[in-house]
Amino acid sequence: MKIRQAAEQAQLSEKTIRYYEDIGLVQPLRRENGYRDFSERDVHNLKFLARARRLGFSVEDCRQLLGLYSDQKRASKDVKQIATAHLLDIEQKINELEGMRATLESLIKNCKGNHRPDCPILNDLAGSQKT
Amino acid sequence: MKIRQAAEQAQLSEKTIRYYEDIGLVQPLRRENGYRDFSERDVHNLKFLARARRLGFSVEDCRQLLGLYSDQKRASKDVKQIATAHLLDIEQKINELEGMRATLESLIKNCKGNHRPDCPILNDLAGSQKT
DNA sequence: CCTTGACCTTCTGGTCACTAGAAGGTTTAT
DNA sequence: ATAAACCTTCTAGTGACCAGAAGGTCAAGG
Repeated sequence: MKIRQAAEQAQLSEKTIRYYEDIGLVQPLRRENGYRDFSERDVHNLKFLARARRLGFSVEDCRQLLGLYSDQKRASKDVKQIATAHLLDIEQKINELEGMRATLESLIKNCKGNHRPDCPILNDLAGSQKT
Repeated sequence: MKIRQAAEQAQLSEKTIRYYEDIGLVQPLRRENGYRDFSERDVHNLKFLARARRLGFSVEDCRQLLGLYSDQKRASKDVKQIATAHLLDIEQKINELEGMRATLESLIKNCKGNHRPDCPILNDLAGSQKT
C-alpha cells in the first residue's frame, strides 16, 4: 500500500507518516522505484499512533507501547510493568475527562438565560478531585 | 501569590506560566517591584490549563474554554454552542481511552507466561470501534 | 510515443508549545 | 554586607509536526 492510502486509513497526513518513519516509529518496505510500501501491520501501528497522540501521549510513550508487541524478545514481566504504568495514566486521563464532562454538562444546562459567568459551577472547571 | 507558589499549585513550570502570560492566557497583576501577583482566579485558570493541555486540548481550545467564563458579554447561546462542541470532543476522547484501557487490561491479564507478541488481543490496540 | 496529471521522492524552512540558560535585579536571613 | 533564594527579561533550542519547492514515476488518453 502506498503512503496516500495508508494516510487515509490511519487518519494521519503523509507528512506525519514520513516523519514517523524518520524517527523510527514505522519501517515500511520500499518498492523498486523507492516508493514506500505499507503492510497491514504498518497501517495498524499508524492507526494506533494517531489515536494515542490525539489523547495526549507523547511520541516516546507511543514508541514504548508499540514496543510492547513488536519486540519478540521482551520478557513478559516487562510488558506487564510497562502496560500497567500506562494503564494508570489512562485511568487518570479518563477521570479528568469525566470531571470536565460533568462541568461542561452543568454549564450547558444551567448557564442559559441570564446567568452571569461568575456562576458557581464554573468554579469547578479547574477540577477539585484530589490529584 | 508569587509565581513559584502558583506554579506548585497548578503543577506547571514557572516558564510555562510566563509563556501563558505572553500569549494572553493569564494576566496576573504586578507588584511595585515588578513581580507577578497571582490571584486565586489566576491559579484556578492555570490549573485548568494544566489539565486540559495534558488531555490533548490545544492552547487555542483552552483559550476558548477559559473564555466561556471570563467574557462577561458573551451571549449564553454562544457559550452553549462552544461548550457543546467541546463536550462531544471530550466524549470521544473518553471512548477512545476506554478502548485503550480494555486492550491494555487484556494484555496485562493474558500476555503473561510465554505468550508470543503476536497474540490476538494486540490486534486491537489500534482500535476497531467506528470513527 | 508523448504528454498530462496524479502520485511519489527528498530537502529546506516554518510553527506551536514549550524549555533551558544567561545576565541581572530584589528580598530575606545570617 | 554578603549569600541564597527568588524574581525579572532575553535569546536560543527542542519536539512534533506542516508547507512548499524541485524533481522522479506511472497509468491513461491523444
